[in-house]
Amino acid sequence: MTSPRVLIVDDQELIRAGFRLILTARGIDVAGEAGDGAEAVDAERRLHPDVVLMDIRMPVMDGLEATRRILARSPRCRVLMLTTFDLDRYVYSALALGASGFLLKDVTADHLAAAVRLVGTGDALLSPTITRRLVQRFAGAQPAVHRDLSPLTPRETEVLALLGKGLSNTELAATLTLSEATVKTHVARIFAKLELRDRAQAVVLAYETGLVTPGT
Amino acid sequence: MTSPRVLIVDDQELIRAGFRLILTARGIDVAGEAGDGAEAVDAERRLHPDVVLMDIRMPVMDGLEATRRILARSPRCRVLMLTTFDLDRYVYSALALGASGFLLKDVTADHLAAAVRLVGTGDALLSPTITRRLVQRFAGAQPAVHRDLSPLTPRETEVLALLGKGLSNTELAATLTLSEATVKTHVARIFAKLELRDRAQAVVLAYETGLVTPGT
DNA sequence: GAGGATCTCAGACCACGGTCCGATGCCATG
DNA sequence: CATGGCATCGGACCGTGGTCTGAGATCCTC
Repeated sequence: MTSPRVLIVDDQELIRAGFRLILTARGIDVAGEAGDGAEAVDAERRLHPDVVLMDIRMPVMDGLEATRRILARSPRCRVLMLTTFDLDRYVYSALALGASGFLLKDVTADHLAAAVRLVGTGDALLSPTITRRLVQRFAGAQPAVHRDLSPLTPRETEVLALLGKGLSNTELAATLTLSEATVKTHVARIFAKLELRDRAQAVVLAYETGLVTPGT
Repeated sequence: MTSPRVLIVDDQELIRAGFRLILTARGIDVAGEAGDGAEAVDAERRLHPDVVLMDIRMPVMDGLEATRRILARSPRCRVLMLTTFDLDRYVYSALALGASGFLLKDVTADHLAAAVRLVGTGDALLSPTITRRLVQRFAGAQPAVHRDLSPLTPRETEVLALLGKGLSNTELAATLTLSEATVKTHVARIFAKLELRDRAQAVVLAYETGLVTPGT
C-alpha cells in the first residue's frame, strides 16, 4: 500500500507533534509542518505533499485562505480540514474551496490515519454529521422524485439519460450505434411507462429525477 | 490498528471474490458474503459485521431496500454503497437512507481498503464528484451558464421558461392566451437567437441556465 | 413623424417525432 | 422446452413541431 506524504498545518506545536507521532507510527510519511497559513502555502510549494492536514483557525492566514491558494497552485493536492467545532460556514466554504474532507479534532488515531490514507488515494470524506446535514439540506430543497424510474429497463434508462441531454433520434441512434427504428421503440416504451408525451417532457423528468443534473 | 469485519453483498460472484481477495490481503476480516438484498439482511443479522459493502443493483431485493432494513435493525452498522454508475438518484436516496458512503466500482484496491477501514472507524465518505455535486446543490447557485439569455426579449424569456416545463405549443398558447401562430414565432425566434434546434434542447438550456430549477 | 423593436397573427410547407402494426433473436426462469 | 422479458429492427401512418414569408399594431427613440 503506497503511503501518502503529508504536510501538517496547525498553530499549536503540541497538536502537530501528536499528529506526526500518530502518522509516522502507522507508516505515513510526514513531509513537514507549518504553524500558520502563510507558512503552509510556502511549505506546500517546496515539499509538494500529497495531503495537507489543515487547521482552520490560525493566526496570520487562516486555513481557508491557505487552502484556496494551495489548490490554485496545486489542484492535485488533497486538503483535509481540521477543526474543533463543526461550524457550518466552515464546512461549506471549505468544501466549496475544493477541500477533500473535514475532520473534527477529536478523531481517534486510527481514524486519522485511515482518513489520510483515503484522501491520499483521491476520494473525499465527510464526517457523518456533516454528510447528514448536507443531505438533509439537499433533501429539503428537493421534494421527492415525481415519478419512479424503476419500471425502466437498463437500456431504457440509458436512452432516457441521453434523451435528457436533448439528443434527437438520429443522434441517439448514432451514439448508441442502433437503428433509428430501435431508438424509436425504446423512446416509445419510455413514454408509455412514464406517461410522457414529448421528448421535451422526458428532458424535464430527467432533470427532476436527477438522472441528468445541471452543470455536467 | 483494529480491523473492521466486513460483509460483501453483490450478485456477481466474481466481484465478491475479487473484493474478498483485496480486503483479506490487506488484513481486513471478511465475515461473509451475500448474493442479493434478502440474503444480505439475513447475513447481517447472523454475522453482525462492522461494515457492509453493498451493491445497489441486485435481483430479489436491491441494495437500497436492504440498506433500509439493515439500518433499521442495526443502526451502528456502516453501509458502503457500490455501483457502476454515479446516478444521482442512487446517491441521494442511499445517503438519505443512512448509508455511510458511496463508491464507484472502478476504485483501486488500496482505495477500497482505505475506504472500508475509514467507515469502520465511524466516518462517512463520498467520492469527490458526488461531494462537489452536493455542495453545489446546497450552494444553490448554478454559476456555469453556457449560453447567454440576454438577447431574448422579456416575452421570449417568458416563453422559454414555460418551454422548459415541457409544455406543447397548444398548452403554451392556452396559458399565455395567445394564438398558436404567435407561440410558434416566439419559439422560432428563441431557437434562432440561442442556436437551438428542438424544444428538447430548449428544456436542457432552461435547466442549465437556471431559468428552471429541479424541484420547483 | 420616421424608424426600430416588440408583440401579435396567418397561411403554407415538410420533416421529424410519435404511434401502431408487425417481426426476429436472445436469454433467463420455470 | 416453453414462456416471457428484453433488445433489436422494418414499414406505414399522421400530427405536431419547426421554417418561411408576410403583415398589422403598439410603443419607444431620434
